[in-house]
Amino acid sequence: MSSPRTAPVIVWFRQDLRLADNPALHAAVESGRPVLPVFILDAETPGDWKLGGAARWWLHHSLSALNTRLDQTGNHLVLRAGNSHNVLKELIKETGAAAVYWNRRYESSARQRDSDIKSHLKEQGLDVQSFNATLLVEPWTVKNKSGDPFRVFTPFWRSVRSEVDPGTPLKAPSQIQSLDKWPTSEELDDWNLLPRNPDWAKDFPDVWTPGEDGARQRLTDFLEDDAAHYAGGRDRPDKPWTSRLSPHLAFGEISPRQIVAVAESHRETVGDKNTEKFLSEIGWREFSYNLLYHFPNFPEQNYQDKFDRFPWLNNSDTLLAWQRGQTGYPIVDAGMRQLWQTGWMHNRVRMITASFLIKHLMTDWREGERWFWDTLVDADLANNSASWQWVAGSGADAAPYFRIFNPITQGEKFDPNGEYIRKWVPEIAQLPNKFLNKPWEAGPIVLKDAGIELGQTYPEPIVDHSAARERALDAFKSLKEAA
DNA sequence: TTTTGAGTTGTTCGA
DNA sequence: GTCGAACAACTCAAA
Repeated sequence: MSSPRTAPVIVWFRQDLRLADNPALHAAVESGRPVLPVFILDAETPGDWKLGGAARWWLHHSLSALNTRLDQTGNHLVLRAGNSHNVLKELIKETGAAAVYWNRRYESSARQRDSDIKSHLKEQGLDVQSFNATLLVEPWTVKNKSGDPFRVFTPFWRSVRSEVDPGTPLKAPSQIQSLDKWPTSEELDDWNLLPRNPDWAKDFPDVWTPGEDGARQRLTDFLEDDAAHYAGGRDRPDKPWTSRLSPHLAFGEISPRQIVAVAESHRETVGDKNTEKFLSEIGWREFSYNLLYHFPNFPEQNYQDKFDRFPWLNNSDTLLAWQRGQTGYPIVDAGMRQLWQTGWMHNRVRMITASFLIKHLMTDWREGERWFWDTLVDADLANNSASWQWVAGSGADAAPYFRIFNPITQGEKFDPNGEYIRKWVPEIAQLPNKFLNKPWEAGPIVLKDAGIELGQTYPEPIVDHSAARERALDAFKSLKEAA
């Protein structure tokens, strides 16, 4: 059974909100059929992590940008909300579509849903194809010499680097054939993805430009201005020396293959060491997806099940203080406020704040994972869960239980002039550097001069570092003894 | 086959 | 002030 050439191809956009290097879109254009691009807002897939607040803001603007790009090709985006399978069936009925193409996802719930949809549509005689737009290597293609998935990053990445050629990115189509009769689209504004009352995202546009063009600009700005500092400078939250590509990657506005290609073209000016370090961060994302694919419960369950016995305190008051940036530890509070105000936090500070929640406050890592999921514009299930399990020590690598970040010395080391803390915790900005990371050690005169009343204008530390450290070490030791 | 060394991100203590 | 040791435990690949 063959359909007439006028029967359209549906391109189901998901986390691949770009025209360039988009294999599903590319194949649809190559088919010579009219192309129907659709995005489905699906809140009904069982087991899905529902989009967080900050990610909804990003999605709104990213969809708007995608629609603008599609307009430039003579096409446009159809928006529908509902159960993905039902929406696709309706669109097929309305348009007589003969094919459905999409780029693969790797979360357990999405895989289950997609494979159900694929088999049902194929039974109906449709041409259904899925592609890889998201990863340099899909998880089932990388195995160690015993034929098992890698559980340690370095051998994983060495294997990928030596055996995988990422290939040349696909060009964005300049023309995309449109349908004669267009199906109705819902209005983006009606989806209410943007926050109102209050509009806590009002400052986000100062920091972010969602969309494919913004992503490409961010990458070239980074490689031209900042990447030469990367190997050492990526740990400095007071400097703009990280790529800040994470939200663009999370929504697929740029592909890792594009990033590798552009990074390689800047290798000479950026330097080998900085380039390799940057590419290895792309590698960590690949590794996280590898873990998520092979261990589908990674976002919900301790990878090492002995952590099921960990004596979490789960105190809701200290959790709230952490979320609000009111722990009394300036580097922790600075990070949590940067997150709240911009939807993003510097990677070094993510580690410090995560370690503080898990180890100093003895709070289950899943509480932190959930908060980050809701507040990060770059929320990515694979990266978020792998990183939280890494800090907790419950993850795939044998993390030393004694790795407990000292929030005072970490601040002094990585924000040496206090610029990061002063920006995000302005109420203590007048403190001299000597006390900036430990206001409780400043005497009454110093505090008064700085306009600080501890416990009033800025909190006393909610736990004592040394005592909290000992408490955490004991708790981790108890896991070992009980085993 | 067995052994061995290395592995993103740290801290503290004592010499 | 600087420096090395100690703090466990598991994966992976090379020897």
